[in-house]
Amino acid sequence: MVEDRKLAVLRAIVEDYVATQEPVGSKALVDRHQLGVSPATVRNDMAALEEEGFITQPHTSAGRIPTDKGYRLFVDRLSQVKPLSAAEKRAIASLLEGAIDLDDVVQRSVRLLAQLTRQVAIVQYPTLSRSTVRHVEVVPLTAARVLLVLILSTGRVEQRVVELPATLDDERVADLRTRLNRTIVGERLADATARLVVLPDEYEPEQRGPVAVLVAALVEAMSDHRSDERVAVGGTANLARFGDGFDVAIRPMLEALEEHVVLLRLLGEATSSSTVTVRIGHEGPYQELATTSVVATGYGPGDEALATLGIVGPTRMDYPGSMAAVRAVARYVSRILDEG
Amino acid sequence: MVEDRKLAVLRAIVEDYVATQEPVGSKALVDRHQLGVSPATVRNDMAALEEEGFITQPHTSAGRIPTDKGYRLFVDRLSQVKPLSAAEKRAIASLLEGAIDLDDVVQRSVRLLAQLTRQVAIVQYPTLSRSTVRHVEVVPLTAARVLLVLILSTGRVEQRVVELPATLDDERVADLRTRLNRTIVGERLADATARLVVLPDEYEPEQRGPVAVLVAALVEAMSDHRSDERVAVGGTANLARFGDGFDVAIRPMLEALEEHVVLLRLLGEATSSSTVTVRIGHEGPYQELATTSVVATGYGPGDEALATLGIVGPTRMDYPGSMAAVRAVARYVSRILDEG
DNA sequence: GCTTGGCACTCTGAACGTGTGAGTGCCAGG
DNA sequence: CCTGGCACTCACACGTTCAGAGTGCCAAGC
Repeated sequence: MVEDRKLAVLRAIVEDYVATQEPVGSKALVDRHQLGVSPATVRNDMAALEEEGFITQPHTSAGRIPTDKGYRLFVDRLSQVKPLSAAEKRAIASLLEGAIDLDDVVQRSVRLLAQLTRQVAIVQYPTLSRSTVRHVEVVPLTAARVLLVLILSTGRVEQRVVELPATLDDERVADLRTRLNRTIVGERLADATARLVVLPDEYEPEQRGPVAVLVAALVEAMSDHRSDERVAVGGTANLARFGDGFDVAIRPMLEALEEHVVLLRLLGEATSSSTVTVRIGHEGPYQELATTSVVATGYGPGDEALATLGIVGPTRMDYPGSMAAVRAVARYVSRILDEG
Repeated sequence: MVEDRKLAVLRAIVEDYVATQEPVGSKALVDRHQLGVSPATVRNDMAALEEEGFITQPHTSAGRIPTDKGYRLFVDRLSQVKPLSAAEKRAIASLLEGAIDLDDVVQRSVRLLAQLTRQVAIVQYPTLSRSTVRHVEVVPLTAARVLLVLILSTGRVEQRVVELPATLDDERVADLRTRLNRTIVGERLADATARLVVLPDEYEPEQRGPVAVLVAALVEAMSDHRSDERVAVGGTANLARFGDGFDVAIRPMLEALEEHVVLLRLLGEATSSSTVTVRIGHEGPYQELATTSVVATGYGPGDEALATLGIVGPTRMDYPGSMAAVRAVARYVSRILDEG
């Protein structure tokens, strides 16, 4: 089939260009791949591919390089996810084994991902909004002052000291604690909030004051957006390998890496941990990053996407390898969150 | 005085080179500065300065650039700290005013510093080991389980859930809390540790078990080295402005910025917040960073250096400006820690 | 004893030509 | 539909040249 060969040519171009970083010509192509046809034939195919917008010439009489559209086709139809080597799998397992807490897991993942892909890695901390409540603790400090501790399914702990408008004896506090836990343990934060706001209504009017204050503090703790935005970044030194188009791409990249909000937008919506999302060049939300691509996926316990992790690199990157690494790390991390 | 003029020439060379990033020649020098002598004279002085190792020629028949030794002399004897503009002072004040907690103060400082100096900024979180204990809270969770909350003078909070070898009734807990606070509030962590370890001895033998466990947990919380090493980094996008010698310097720089231990070594020992330390090029501990300089100072409440902050940039940087910015930010931050 | 103008010298970096080679498009024949 | 051949096009590497900035040194002047 002619159409099949054209795709084979595109695949070969992408692979060679990614490997050599140089425009690839028809002759080099037949030399390095078993296409079974002559350079002239490949040239015809290339002309067609260029016509369709999958490849382009940096200047007349140079080889071809893939366009964003070409990479897109490559990623969608031409590449199969490269299985990781045994050594890589071992590296992942052993590095993540030793993690001691949530922060540590995230730190290690980001390093690992950067090392495996030789790109910049980004790992979002599990977001509050999607996680569930594991436990609420209410401890009296003084008669009109309690410490509120909120423990989430991700292991994150939020705490608040709350001043009450009236005193609460220990018995009341104990009752309240039981009630709170019964109401929201196991709920997602969004649902928990909904249940909490109607809780004061269950109390006698004269008792509502302290309860309402407590509930308000809890809701506030849960909706604390600052922890929502936390991300870890690693492997920035890999930016130095960008090579060509160095300064045009590196500056906006460094700027983006400091703006965590930007990074989160880059990573995109957390999807299930089984799907790896690839965003190529101009497909992303930022024009300055038109020469960079993002490979990301969601992760979380039980295949439920609590947060996102991924890598950012030049459009001319090794997509199969990156996708494999991202997927593998996401799976390992998810498993660890399952156990923890 | 001839000697004086030579120093003036060195100062002029440093200033011009920092401004233009290009080797400066004798003619340009007399044009741009009121030296009151002819280029030929300046040439003689330059020859002498080169002889003494303060300046050098990148290649024959080019202008001169300062050596590390030249910068050192400039910083030590020739520069006076540039006062910040009113606008800059206002920017500092207004930006740091709104900070809500310790983390926020650090985040804002790092941004501010990066913005003011247009270099990479580094702020170390106040270290535990030098801070003092503000309060200890012991709250019973169940009969044989308590939550330990340690609040430090820097605003940092450490917490542990401790399993006791025996039950403790509320009265005992209350007594223990009072005793603990009386023992270590206001103490530096090092001293607090010393006092804590002998505390169990004050109890009856049969009560020592739980106390010892609690004390051990507290000591462990205080000596937790992970928080010791925390640093915030900002303004990495300024690396893109390095210009010349880009790739030689940027790579080790990015690598260093990911290794917090390395950063801490770079910043060096925390000194009093009134002294600004400058480390130029090869004077630093890392050979790969021979073309970068560090301007740093300590900060903390009451002029006591709890931690360090500073900037890292190319040796060819604006030292007076950087020193002024670093000093100013350190002072403002110290003041805020005083109040908080 | 400094300072200075003059002068010859050096060397980089920009500008310019030139040529080579990789790569292309097209065409005619298989 | 494939293929070999052929003319054509450029980027890039290379050598050459040239101007300009800068230097060092010397002899004269203050």
